[in-house]
Order: sequence, then C-alpha cells, then structure tokens
Amino acid sequence: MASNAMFATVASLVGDPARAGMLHALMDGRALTASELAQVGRVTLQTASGHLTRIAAVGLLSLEKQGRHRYYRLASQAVAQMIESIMQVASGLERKRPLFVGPRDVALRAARTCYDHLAGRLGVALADALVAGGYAELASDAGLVTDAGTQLLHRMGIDVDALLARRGKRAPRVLCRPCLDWSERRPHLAGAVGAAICAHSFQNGWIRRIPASRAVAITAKGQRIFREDFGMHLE
Amino acid sequence: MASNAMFATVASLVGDPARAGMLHALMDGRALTASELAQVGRVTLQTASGHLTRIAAVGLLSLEKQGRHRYYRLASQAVAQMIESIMQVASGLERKRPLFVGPRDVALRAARTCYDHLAGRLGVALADALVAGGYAELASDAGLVTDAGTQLLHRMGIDVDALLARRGKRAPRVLCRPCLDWSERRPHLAGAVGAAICAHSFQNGWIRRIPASRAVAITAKGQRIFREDFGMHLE
DNA sequence: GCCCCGTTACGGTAATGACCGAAGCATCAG
DNA sequence: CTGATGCTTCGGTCATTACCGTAACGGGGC
Repeated sequence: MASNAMFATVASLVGDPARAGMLHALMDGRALTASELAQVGRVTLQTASGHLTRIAAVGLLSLEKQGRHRYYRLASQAVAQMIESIMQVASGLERKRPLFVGPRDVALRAARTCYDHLAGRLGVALADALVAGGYAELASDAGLVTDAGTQLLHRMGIDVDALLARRGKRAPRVLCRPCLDWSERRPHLAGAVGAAICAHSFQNGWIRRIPASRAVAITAKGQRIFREDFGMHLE
Repeated sequence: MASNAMFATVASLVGDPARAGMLHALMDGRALTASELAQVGRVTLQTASGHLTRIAAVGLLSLEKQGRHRYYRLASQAVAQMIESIMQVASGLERKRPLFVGPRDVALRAARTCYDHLAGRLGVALADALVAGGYAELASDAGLVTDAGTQLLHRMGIDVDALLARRGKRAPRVLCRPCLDWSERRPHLAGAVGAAICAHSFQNGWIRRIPASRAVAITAKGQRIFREDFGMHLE
C-alpha cells in the first residue's frame, strides 16, 4: 500500500514555505531554472538547490539539463493535481480571513494558467460560455463536451477526437475534468480538452504569458475570438 | 489568493508521520475518538490531542462531542480529495520499491472504503462491470452514468435523479467522478453516485466494515447481488 | 462519590531541517 | 587558457517541533 511514510514524506516536502513557493511557481507547467526558483522561494541559491535536489530525488520534480542551466518542472500531472487540491483546501480555509489582494493577485485572478489549462475569470468565463452555448456540460464531479462542442472546437482548429485517440480514449463520449477555481470558486475546464484549448490559445496568439508570473494577458485578437466565436462575456 | 503561507501550513500539517497516520485512518469517512487516533498515530494521548487540536484549529478536521467522547472527522470532501491525491502521488513514487505487502494490506486491497465510496478490487470490479454492461462510461478525467445505468440503480433502490436534485444538479446528464485506485491503478467510481452506491451497500447488508480498518467484507448476500445483478466478476 | 476520556500545561530531551557562507565543479564566452 | 556564470556540495549554526513524563483540570457516566 501507499506506505504511510512515503505519504508523509511527500506532504512534508510540499509543506515547507520555500518549497511551497517553488512548486506554486511551477504550477504553470513550464520548467524553471534553479535560480528563478530560488527567487520565488525567497532563499539563496544554495538553499534552493538543496531543496530542489531533495524534491527531485523523491520524484516530485523532473530535471533536464540544458547547457549550464538546470530546468526543473513538475514530474507529472498527478503532482500538479495534488498541488491543486491542496490549494483548494487552503483557499477554502482562508476564506474567513480579511483576504489581502495585491496587484499581482489582480492579474492572476483575471487570467492565469493552472498547470496546463486556463483558470481565473478567463477560465471560468470560457467554461460558462461553453455550457451556455450547449457545447459542454459541467458538474462539480465531472464534465463532458457535447457533439456541438467538438464541432465548435474543430472549427477553431482543435481536433478533439484525434486528441483523445492519442491518449487512449476509453469512453465513447468526450469527457473532461472540471477544476474548481480557487479565486472564482466556480469550475473551469481542465483535463485533456482544457489543456488543448489552452495550448491552442497560446499558439494562435489569443493569449500570451505575463513574464515572471502564472498570469496571462488576453491579446486583442483573443478578445475578439473569445467574444465572437465562443460567445464569452469578458469583464 | 490562496496565500503561500496557508498552502504550506496545510501541507506541513499533513506531512508529519503521526498526523498522516491519523488522517489516513480518517479516510474511511467515519469519526474516530482521540484515543483511537492516538493509537493509529502511534503516539501518546497527550501528543495526539495536541496534534488534533492543531489540525482542527486550522480547519482540516471537525469535532463533535458525544458524551465523554470527542469524535474527529475530516472536515470536508475537499480534504478527503486532497489526501487522496497525495496518496496517489505517494503510491506512484513508491512503485519502484520492493513493495511490502502485509496481511492487513491484503484485506485493504480486496475491498475498502475511500472516504465515501468503494475502492480496492471490489470498487474497480464494480466500475468495470458498469462499464461493460453499458451502465456507465469512465475515462481518466471524468465519467458518466448512462440512462440504462440510472435505471439499473433505480431498480436496486438508488434514486440517482433525486440524489442529484438534492445536490443542485447542473448538468442534464448524470456525471460522476472517477478515482484512480492506488492499489489497482485503475479508476473506480467516486463522487455522489459512488457515495450513494457505497452507502446503499452498507444499508442493505451487501458489505460490512472490518473492525479497526478501512477494509470491508462482502457478505454472502452481497456476493450474490454483485454477481447476479451487477454482473461483476469477483476474485 | 469515583472512574474514564480527554484537554491543557510545564519542563526537558532529541532530532530534524532550514539557512547561509565559502569552496568546488561544470559549462559557456572570449 | 581565463574569466564569468549557474549550480552543487560542504560545514556549521540556529530555530523549530515532535515527543514524553508528570500532573492538574473538567465533564460524563455510573
């Protein structure tokens, strides 16, 4: 069984403030260098390096060397989902407090990535629009993309069928995972479909990353497409 | 936002071996007394009491007094899902090791509860049977119960429609959450539907709890019903 | 009244681990 | 080769915290 020891080890690895900050930063799915992670963790490079080797040794992070840089990224989707679920609990518990909202939070709340899919008001608005248009159904437990939805996505250039076939599709219907947004407290689209939409949005210049942050900005092109093609209400 | 501090606090609370053991024990969804939790955590009563008040103060546990006993239980489904996802990661990382399987593990692997639904070979077999019979569809991301499935459950005495109406049903279809089984590495049925089936199985004497464990035993009646009515292949 | 379950407090030990400075190793640029 | 950069490793300090004995206190149950 999942020995109690390993369970505690994993949790305690996440439980340190410096490491938590690093993992948090890695939640956008990209790979970051040790020095970048040292910054977000607010520790010196040596300390960060120690943390990173420990986390990687257990297997929560994977390492790829590139020249004299060493890039760390989350080892798997499972790790991302774990962090997400902890954030879920943490933000739920914090709701009592007089919730401080900084300027960086403003951008994060507007639109951000959540490992591999879109979150924030953008993510929730997208999910709402898909549901309202009959393109998707979404419950707290699970979601699915309707036939109309797969057609819409196909028109936009996302081939959902091919996507699921590549991943070893099991169900005859296109199912997807809802992900409760910690800032909006409403579900948005995650899973393979959510990831595909997010990746496609970057590729086609609908959104772009805001440097040194998980936040993303919606481009003018994106504004138009989200509004006209997806029927979204932004702001 | 979910402040980094609270995030780390929550994770570090789970990250202590004694507390991890207690939370693990609470994953069957029942409420346990402080002394029972002290036992599973392998610490004295004072130490356990300290841990418990700390966890409860943050909000991961809820307390209900009953006579001279104080029962602790997981505060919410979100907490249970968080623990589940950590277990997920931990068991995945441990797969390299020469996996020790004790006698207690045998029972756990056969059939157990996972907070509010069934897991282990029983849970997976149930999910497989529902899928094979066209009663459900299950992907790694999400799942749904088909019309045939709701009818089957209705015949067995579980009114899925009423259940979802009570919970504020949003989607026109009956969606449910898959939960990757850490011992079988295959998905089983979770969410509202999974919980309903589990509760109903207890009520009707198809299964019963094995004392001092999350494991459950399948009764003779249960054997028959699972086999004949659900078309399951047990063992 | 006494016993039981549980919390709380005090005092003390022991282990853990977070942290930084300085040195050591790679890689890249010139 | 040389210097600069990115990162790791080593050594040592310091703070945190888990843990237990002991003990007092408080309610419930009998």
